[in-house]
Amino acid sequence: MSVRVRFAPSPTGYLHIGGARTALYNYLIAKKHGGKFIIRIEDTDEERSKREYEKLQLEDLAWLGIEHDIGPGKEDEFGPYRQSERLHIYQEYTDKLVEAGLAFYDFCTDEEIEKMREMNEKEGTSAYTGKWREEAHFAEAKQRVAAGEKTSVRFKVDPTKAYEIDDLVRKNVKFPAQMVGDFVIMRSNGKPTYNFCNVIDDHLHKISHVLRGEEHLNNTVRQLMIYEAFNWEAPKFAHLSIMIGEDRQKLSKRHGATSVHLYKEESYLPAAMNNYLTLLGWSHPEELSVFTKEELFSVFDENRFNKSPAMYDIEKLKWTNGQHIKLMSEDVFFSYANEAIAKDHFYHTQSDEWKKVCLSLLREKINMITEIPKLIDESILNESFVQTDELKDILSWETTPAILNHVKEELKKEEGTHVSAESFNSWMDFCKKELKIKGKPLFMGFRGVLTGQNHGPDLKVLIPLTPIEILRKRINSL
RNA sequence: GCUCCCAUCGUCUAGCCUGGCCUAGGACACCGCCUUUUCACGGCGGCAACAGGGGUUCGAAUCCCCUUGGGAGUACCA
Repeated sequence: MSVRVRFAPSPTGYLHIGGARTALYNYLIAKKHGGKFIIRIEDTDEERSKREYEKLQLEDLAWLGIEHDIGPGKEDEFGPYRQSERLHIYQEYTDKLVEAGLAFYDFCTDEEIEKMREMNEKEGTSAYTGKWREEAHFAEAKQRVAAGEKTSVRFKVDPTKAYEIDDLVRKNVKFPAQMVGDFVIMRSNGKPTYNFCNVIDDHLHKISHVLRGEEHLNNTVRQLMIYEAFNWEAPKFAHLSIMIGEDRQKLSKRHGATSVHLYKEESYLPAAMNNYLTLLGWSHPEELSVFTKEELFSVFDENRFNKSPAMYDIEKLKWTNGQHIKLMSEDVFFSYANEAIAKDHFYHTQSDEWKKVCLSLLREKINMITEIPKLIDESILNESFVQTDELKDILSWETTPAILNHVKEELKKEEGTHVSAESFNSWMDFCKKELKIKGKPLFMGFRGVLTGQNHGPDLKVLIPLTPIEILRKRINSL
């Protein structure tokens, strides 16, 4: 059987990082087995679904490089792949179920249903107790439907049955049928519900493996009932561990940045995002923690999913991002940085030569490209010193005043916009040879006097990058 | 409440299926040392976990049961 997997987002918001991981795993499974990765849009909730979100989610997926083989606009013979375009199909299958006596029209009022719900909550049950399930009322129901009355359709659950799946992640899982009552498969507005159309589509779209979040595990029993009713073979399931926040609750908006587009805006590397997300619920057979998704094509393995929830840790994501920054070629990094640094930043007023030197200086210090402008502001553009304890300490050394004086004099003599690397070296040479200052007092003295800090990028590169005016201002403020 | 799922360092995890190689390995974070005439990078090292209790077994992180804890679902959302 050929492998066909799908990612089935609801276009009700931006792409969530949990969704991105699910999509990635599906994509990877398809790549591993030479199968097809399908996108199906589940837009049956007409109030919340927006076409705009579909577009945005697809864009985010494209940014991650998770391209689908089949989906809306890329149809094959089993399409269409947008549920709103398949409504007639769901109606057809609903009718079949009703005909066969496996589903029934339900005319219960909202009040009656509410009462049922309350009862069930009290009793710890989930049974439908309305009268419409009974054969005796079917003729009446049929008449009312024929007369054009709107109604919902419920699936008739046989509470004596039990179902089980052989989940790729969780192995054998058993569900008693009583855990659910007769559930709605078709709403009174003519739209199908998730548990129904999802099954119809997975079957008709020839889906071989369903990889989805663990929050769907309990839904599986309802879906199994539908497969059984139609005598269809269910696909292979894999219920992936959920992603949780620091409070160990399912990751959601209140945990902060959970939308993929936010990471795109912050110039995270898609490769890093994929890398990190892959490791949240899956482990590399060689325990590698840095890799590209292409390197996973052959090595990805559906037997290495982890069952327990994974906490989303942005610090590790950042570290992963830093690893991928170090992996980039110089040219790619250069254009990436030019793209990511705000257009109005000082950086863009400098020569290409300056930019290249600056970038190679700062690259190894960062995990995020957005740290570059920040570092430039802090170490190149800051004009006055903050009298920190560290700075006071350096200034209190007996060797420092001599360095300060020498630098001050040299700075007066300098012409041009920047100090050349040669000049800077000669300053240091002078202090070393004539003033006999070396090692830490030498370097830290220069660093303190010229940058006001006790740490930062390599001085010999940093100082020639700093506009001479700024160096003068700094030194004069001392 | 009911149903289902989960349980190894603070975090991501390896090991579990197919008990012994586990004195429990790796990674992030943190700390220390080395290197660098400064800072960082890097290298080396340290801290730190099998939730608890019962079994089974010569032997249990690994298999079974219970307890506890956590999570998900319980919609005419998906």
